Amino acid sequence: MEWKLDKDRPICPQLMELIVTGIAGGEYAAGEKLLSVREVALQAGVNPNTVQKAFSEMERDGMIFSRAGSGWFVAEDTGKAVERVETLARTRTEEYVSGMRALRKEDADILRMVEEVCHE
Amino acid sequence: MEWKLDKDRPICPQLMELIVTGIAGGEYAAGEKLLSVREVALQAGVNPNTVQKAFSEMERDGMIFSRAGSGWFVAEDTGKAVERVETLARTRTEEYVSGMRALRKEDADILRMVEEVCHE
DNA sequence: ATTACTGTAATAGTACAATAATACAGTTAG
DNA sequence: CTAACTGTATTATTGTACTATTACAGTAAT
Repeated sequence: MEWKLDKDRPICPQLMELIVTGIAGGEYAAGEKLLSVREVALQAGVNPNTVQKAFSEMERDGMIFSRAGSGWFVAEDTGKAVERVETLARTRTEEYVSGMRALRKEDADILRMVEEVCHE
Repeated sequence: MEWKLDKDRPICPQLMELIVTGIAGGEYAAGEKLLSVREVALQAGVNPNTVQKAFSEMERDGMIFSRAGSGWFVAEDTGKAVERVETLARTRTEEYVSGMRALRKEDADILRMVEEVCHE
């Protein structure tokens, strides 16, 4: 895992996104053990509390679970993670389009710009 | 002006974007007087200090200017505003695409999703 | 059992954006 | 001139995200 974080945005949701994408993408298998809170904090260069918070929120959503003293593990059902990634993609696209429209961009211009950026 | 603000994001840049888009879109003509700091704060439901900060930052970029005691006015050259809107659109598109790629989306999927959201 | 890991919790401190409340000075219309 | 508007500046307070540090208890390997 790369832990490529943007320092200018909240770290907690970024961590969550990296992990959920890893699960949905199959890099983390169901039931697999994750890195420890302290290890992630070390590798990502952030505070353990922030990692703990990210893990706890993902646990609340049923995507991972913890065994106290033992570690964090990927949930048996990875469906939640796949679903979450899809929702994220959809939400982000909607926000992007509405943001571009606020800039007075026509749909055709939006599509053209996305295409252009993709092909670079 | 609508002052449609998202309370979950920093207000200052949102105000700047609304104004710069208004200038670039021609709703505010070159040299035209803008609403006062206090009036914008009232209409938008935010603190005057935040409006003052937004105006000052736009002044630093040469898009508007102030005459102390008189008010704020659109700069004679609106090119800066047009340019800024283009940069915003471009940057936002790049961030969107790279964000979607982080979710393991192929270019074709990205384009398909944008198209779908546009046609709704 | 000891050791070294794990999760978990609590507290304090930092940084930032925004708010709140004033105050002061320049401009302009009456 | 005066009154009512302007921009501008200052100080204090709130809320939030993150950091820093420490502590405690569960787990597992030796």
